[in-house]
Amino acid sequence: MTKPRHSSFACASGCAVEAALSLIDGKWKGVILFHLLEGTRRFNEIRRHIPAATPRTLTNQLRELEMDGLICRKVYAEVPPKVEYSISELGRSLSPILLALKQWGDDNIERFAPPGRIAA
Amino acid sequence: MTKPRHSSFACASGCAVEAALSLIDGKWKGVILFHLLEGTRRFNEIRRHIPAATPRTLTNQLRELEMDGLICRKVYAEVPPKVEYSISELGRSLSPILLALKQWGDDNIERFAPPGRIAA
DNA sequence: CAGGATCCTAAGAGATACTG
DNA sequence: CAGTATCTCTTAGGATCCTG
Repeated sequence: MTKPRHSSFACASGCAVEAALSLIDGKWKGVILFHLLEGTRRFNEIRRHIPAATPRTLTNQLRELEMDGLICRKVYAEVPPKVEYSISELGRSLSPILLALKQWGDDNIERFAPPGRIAA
Repeated sequence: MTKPRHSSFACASGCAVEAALSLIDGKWKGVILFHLLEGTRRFNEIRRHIPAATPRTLTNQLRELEMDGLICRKVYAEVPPKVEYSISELGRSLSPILLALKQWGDDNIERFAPPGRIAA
């Protein structure tokens, strides 16, 4: 998880898609990015938003996002520890994608909604 | 790979994103969808477009896309066998996302391009 | 508070060979 | 032509416990 995650994109058209996709591909990256679009968050704030993710997983996702330059991690070298995550310029440039994704999801949520939910 | 791939989306905002993401998440789904946006393709045509994917993998991805209703698989029960894949209405509704993805990828390709390529 | 260390499993995906 | 069938490997991500 600390290797070159998007190796060789020396290919044709579709690969730009895959490249972009590889950045937000990760079980929780979409949600994380989405929450960070709304503002700076601390580690445990994000955890609270995504209770299903373990701290380890969350850390991994955050580190990958950071490595990809999509988010910024600001450490306050004080006690008690304080770390703030915020979206970077590059990360914010993904917002059209994120929004398109959310839009589509909202429009089609009934399709994959578990029966019993969304009793529309 | 024949299980409910997007289990419970009974959560809040970000989950619509994850839901949409889960449909195009798969090493080659983006590319496949992209090629199919341009027109109907036969199995080996797709293979030729994506030489790096093995037939098994390709089949799996195609099946998942089909199960998710994003593409249509039309079998001509004749010899020699002929199978055509085309994008469905639902699949086509993803095009804003795909295009946003590609747009972003094109705009930022230099960032993750392997040094030596795109000697800009 | 914000992780790190370890262990574990489930699934995605590649290689290779075979078939209706 | 359009896949199947195995087999194996890698990796994402979860569980649990520990620490600066």
